[in-house]
Amino acid sequence: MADGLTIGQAAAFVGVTIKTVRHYHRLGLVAEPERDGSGYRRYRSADLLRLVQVRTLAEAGVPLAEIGDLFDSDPEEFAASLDDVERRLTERIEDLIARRDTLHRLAHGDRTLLPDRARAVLDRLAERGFSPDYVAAQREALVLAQALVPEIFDSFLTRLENSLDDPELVELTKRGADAMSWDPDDPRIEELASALADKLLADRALPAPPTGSQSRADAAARYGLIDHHREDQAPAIARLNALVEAKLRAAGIDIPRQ
Amino acid sequence: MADGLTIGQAAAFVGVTIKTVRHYHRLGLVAEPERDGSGYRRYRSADLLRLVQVRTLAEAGVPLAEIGDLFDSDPEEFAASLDDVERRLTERIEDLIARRDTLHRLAHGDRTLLPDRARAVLDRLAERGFSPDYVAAQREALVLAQALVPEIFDSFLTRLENSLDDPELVELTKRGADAMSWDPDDPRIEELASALADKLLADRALPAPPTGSQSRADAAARYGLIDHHREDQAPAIARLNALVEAKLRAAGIDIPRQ
DNA sequence: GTGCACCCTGTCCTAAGGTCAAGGTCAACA
DNA sequence: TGTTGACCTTGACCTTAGGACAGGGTGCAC
Repeated sequence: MADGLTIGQAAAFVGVTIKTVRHYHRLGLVAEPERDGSGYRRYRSADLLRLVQVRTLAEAGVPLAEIGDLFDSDPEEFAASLDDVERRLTERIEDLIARRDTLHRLAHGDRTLLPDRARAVLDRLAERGFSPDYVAAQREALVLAQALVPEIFDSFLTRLENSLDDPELVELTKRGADAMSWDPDDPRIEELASALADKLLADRALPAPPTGSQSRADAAARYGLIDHHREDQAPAIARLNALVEAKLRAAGIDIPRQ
Repeated sequence: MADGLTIGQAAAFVGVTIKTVRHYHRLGLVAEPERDGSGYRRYRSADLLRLVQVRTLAEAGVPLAEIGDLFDSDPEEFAASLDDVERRLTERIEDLIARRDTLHRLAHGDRTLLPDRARAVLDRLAERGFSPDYVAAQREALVLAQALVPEIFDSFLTRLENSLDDPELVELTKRGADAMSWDPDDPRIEELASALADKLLADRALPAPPTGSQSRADAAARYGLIDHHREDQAPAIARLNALVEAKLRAAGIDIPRQ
């Protein structure tokens, strides 16, 4: 019997897998031991000691790529390196904790992560008799708005809230929601567009146009995306929106074209 | 200008990289949008919405492979899946915290993670005048013992402690340490082996032979490794050990052969 | 017509091993 | 003496969530 342990024995003694031992060899963390006549690796106590040391560092979360350098560094460098690793571990831990918290809100609150205020508005829309489909469309618009134009998300919400407090506007909006199923050539669309434009002009409750000259076009593009969301599914709504926009523009309101 | 955003605009609006968007396409998490005349992807609001939803889940730590299923699951399944992900995240967090604690001990205590009691024994060895090399060898033996035979680590330590309290044994051990530099044929080795064996037999302060018939051979192999650690670097020590073992065996002590 | 920014696809790379394949070796058992 | 099963060898491919790079096409402004 050649002396020294086989890789399986060595791995078992040290508490790692065979694959792990070979991995450490390939990375140069543990020198290859001598081979016996059949080419089997034979491990002696010095090899096991090294294996134990590498395993100890690896299990503590030190990246394998750094373990090699660690062995031939003096105690101050050694401690400094470990402090560095500890800092990185802490960052990862905090990142994971933040993710977990987000996940918790996602699982036990709203699947969309909308703030309470937005969810309240959507609930009120449903109570006021808007169709589930319309509420869903508004929810999607809010999700988009939150991600794409967070800076005006609040004013977006305020406009929705105010609309809900104005029975006349609620009526007009409901007819707009009905228009989803209309034919795009329906004459009622023209009529509804006029009524909506008049109402909006009377209230001056218009979306704040994006400010900031430099990113203006950019913000307009984002805003347009939200404004025209779902239009491709309801051509009548597209026509209604286009008509209302044209009328507002004719009245001197600055509405960016998509 | 074809309508819809380019991938760069879409990625910027949603807050991810272009590469990430393409990755989501390849995994089927976000359907490929239509292409324009040049083969460029053109994103519309529905695509952005989907992108926002995927990003929201991904940032919360949901594995990408599970996000696809999540979209077409009802609210209970949705919440259950997220709870599951949360549990896995918690496990990872706890694992990382444990690693960080280990790392902290490693950086600010002993590089070998030996318990205080072991470090105290090593300190006493150094104070008693044992050479740094001998102390290092003992440290290595302790590291090996802790990893390989944790069940008898305490008795191993106790034996070391008791040796330190016996001036006669300290003297003999010191001579043994000196033997590291002797020639393997040095006649003093035979003499020292006799003295050591006599002393050990008189004290009966012998290592507890491993018990448990089934794993006996296994434990003996582990123990032998520690016992013969560093022998290859000092043939004189190997001979000294072999002689002592032979004498003890001759006296009826059951010492497993390596 | 040239430069620059953007887009396309495809391939390789990450950390720490796991899994599978195809074949050689060892000890025990019939 | 042959065979079986456990163990060893190397090599190649797989995992996460994208990043880096190569080689080439497109759009727009000067």
